Amino acid sequence: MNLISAPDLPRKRPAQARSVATLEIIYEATLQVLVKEGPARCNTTRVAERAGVSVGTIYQYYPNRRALLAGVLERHLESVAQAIEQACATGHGATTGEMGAAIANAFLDAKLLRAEASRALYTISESHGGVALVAIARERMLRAVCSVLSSASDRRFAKVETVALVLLGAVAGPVRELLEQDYDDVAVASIREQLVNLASGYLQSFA
Amino acid sequence: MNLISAPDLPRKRPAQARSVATLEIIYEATLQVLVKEGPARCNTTRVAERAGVSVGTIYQYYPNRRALLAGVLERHLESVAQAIEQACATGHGATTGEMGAAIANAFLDAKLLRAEASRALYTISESHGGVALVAIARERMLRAVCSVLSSASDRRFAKVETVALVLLGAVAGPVRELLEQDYDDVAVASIREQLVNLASGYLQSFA
Amino acid sequence: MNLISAPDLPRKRPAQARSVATLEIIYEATLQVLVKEGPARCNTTRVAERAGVSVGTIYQYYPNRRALLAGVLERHLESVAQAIEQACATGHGATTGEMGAAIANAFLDAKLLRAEASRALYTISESHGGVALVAIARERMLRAVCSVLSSASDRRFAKVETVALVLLGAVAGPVRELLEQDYDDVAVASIREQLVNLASGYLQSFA
Amino acid sequence: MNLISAPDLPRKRPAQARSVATLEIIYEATLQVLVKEGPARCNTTRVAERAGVSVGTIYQYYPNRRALLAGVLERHLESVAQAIEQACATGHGATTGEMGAAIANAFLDAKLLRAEASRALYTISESHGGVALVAIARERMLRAVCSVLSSASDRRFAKVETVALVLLGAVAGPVRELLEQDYDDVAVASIREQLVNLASGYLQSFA
DNA sequence: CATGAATGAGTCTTCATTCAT
DNA sequence: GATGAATGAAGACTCATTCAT
Repeated sequence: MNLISAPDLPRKRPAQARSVATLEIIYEATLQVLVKEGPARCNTTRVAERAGVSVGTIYQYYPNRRALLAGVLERHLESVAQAIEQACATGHGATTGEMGAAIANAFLDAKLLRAEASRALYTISESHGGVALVAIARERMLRAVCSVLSSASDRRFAKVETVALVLLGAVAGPVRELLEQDYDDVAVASIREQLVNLASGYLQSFA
Repeated sequence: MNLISAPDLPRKRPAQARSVATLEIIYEATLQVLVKEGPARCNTTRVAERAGVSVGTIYQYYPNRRALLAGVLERHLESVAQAIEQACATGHGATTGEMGAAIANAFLDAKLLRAEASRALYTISESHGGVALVAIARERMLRAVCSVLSSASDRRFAKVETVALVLLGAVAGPVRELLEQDYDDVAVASIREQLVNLASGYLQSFA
Repeated sequence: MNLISAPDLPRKRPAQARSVATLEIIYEATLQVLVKEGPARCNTTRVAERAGVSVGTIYQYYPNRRALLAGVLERHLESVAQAIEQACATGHGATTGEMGAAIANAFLDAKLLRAEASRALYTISESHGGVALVAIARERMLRAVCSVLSSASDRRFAKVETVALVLLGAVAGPVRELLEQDYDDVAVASIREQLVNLASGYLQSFA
Repeated sequence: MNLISAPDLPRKRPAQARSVATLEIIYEATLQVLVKEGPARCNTTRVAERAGVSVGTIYQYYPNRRALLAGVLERHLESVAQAIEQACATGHGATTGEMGAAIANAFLDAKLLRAEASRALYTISESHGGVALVAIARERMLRAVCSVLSSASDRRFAKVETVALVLLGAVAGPVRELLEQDYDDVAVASIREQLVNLASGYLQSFA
């Protein structure tokens, strides 16, 4: 919960160019350590080593370890949420079939963009503080989905909120399964096809 | 894979009556600590304290902390997998609409049976050892779903495996979202309705 | 030091036949665990397991773990000391050359009889209590060697005690090296030859 | 063999001046605890206490307890090996009698230099990791002894390796006995005399 | 500002020993 | 006598965090 409160967010808004670069380096290092070593072994020392900075430097930008991980997760969730918002914005006024397809594809693409990182970040989202960040991102996405659904040219939804929740969850579930297993391009294509079917079909099932 | 082999399974097949009781006490204590304190604070000391036994006793039954958590997760997954298998066995020969409803309901019920525990166990599923256990349980469920889908009276599926995977994921996703948020009976009823729509609709969308 | 005091010696002088057998089984089990697992992992549980008895039973015969290990070491030292005493008794009145050869051979044979065990027991002899037991056995052997040296038909020794000490040490040193390395029969034969040369030569070097 | 490779060697090549001092302090503390408390009670806590640092600091320099003890043993063995190499280098071309005396004296002196430490380190030499280090040091010393023996002005040796092995063992044995017992300067002088006799006599016994 | 050595609380894990059955 | 479940003190090791340089 407190992962998102003031003391856990970046300590300084980077004013100088060097700061931005360092922050970026730390971000990448964290992701890499997370992917290579897992969340348990992703500690400040290892991140600092991989980033090529000292632990002290990390503490210049983040007040503690949780903030560091929260920051990384937040950034990832941000990109996914943006992708969904983008898809929703573009799809305004379209048919529900098009909306379902657009949302499914956008979500899948956003997660696959950095598949390994996405997978590694599942472990963070489940730890105490992550849940809150995920909830915030979900709220954003739900709002976008609700908005686009309400603009559908071919359907009306009685309980848009519930429909949006189920739609997003129904897309997120298989994607999670996909990422947690070994998969190849063929598997991805198959899943994508079914995912689009699933989403479009669901939305079109309303009278 | 090897996380679920010998070293992570219970160390001792309880011979005396006392052992069985102790094992059960440890199991319950672990769940409780997991729910109340979260996975990070669910350590051997706390479990032992809550169980009213000494740490040593835990190690009589589990080779290490991971095995303890894995054991709890395994038992949970077992119950969910059984619920799905049960639903699939019962639904043989039915229509795809009935199947989708049955699977969605079975899954939701199994997870809601011990909702708090289910929620807490998501965190373990993401830790390294958990992923393997989840994969095994998923495999079991996929087999059952594939089997029942192939027996549908009203549809044929070209790629049953993919359909089963997407179906299960599509059900699991919203359920996870549900459990990770505050919810009441009304919300559950709404979600359940949509979940049934989603599953049935998806299956019926095939020619 | 206190390994040899009263409370650390076998708790009961076995009166019944069964007791003797159990004691023997425990002895063998301890040696085997010591050889296979090393001194650090040679604990009461493992010894009991291998012996096919319960831990409790071990405590019927030994007051604690140290006494158990001390007992095993003692028995080994006893056999070596006896071998030396035997050789010395037989060699009374012989020439120093014969004596040196006899002692070197007796020592080597005694250690090689159960080479693996001998090697494993070095680790115990070095732990606190073992040193005292070794000292006692050494004392016995020194007495025997002093006695036989004094009976030599061809030499007189001014400081028999020192000569005996050096002689025994000079034999024990290479034997220890031999046991701590990989060796084959050829190596043993070579060492034996040189050991005899060394011992005989040393004794004959006195005017 | 692999006990002396990376994982058991110092973790950090000290970069700052403070590090060097700390490493030295830890080394001395380990020796002192070893001497005063014995190897069994020479644990990280006690070493840290005596060194006046925290346990964490020890782990900055050594990956684990064994490496710590191995490091201390290694340094000791290094000094002994150097002493022997020095003696051998100096003795090139001398007579076998001189060589024997030089080696015996060098070994005895090296061990007596820090007698208490030498004695304490015998216990480490027998623990698993120690054996490998001892083997390496022995190899070094054997090479030096072989080399010098081959240069003897008065003798030729058929199997120099075996002779060297027996010679070193024959010197090491009595020295070990000496250190493991109470002794005074007189005893040392006596032993030294006999040790020289032993070594010289042995080498001169070859045709 | 950056560094990285030092800290020490917190965990996991082992194992000698006891004692109710 | 024998058993083996339970105990809990002790020890190894980690890692977030601080602060002197």
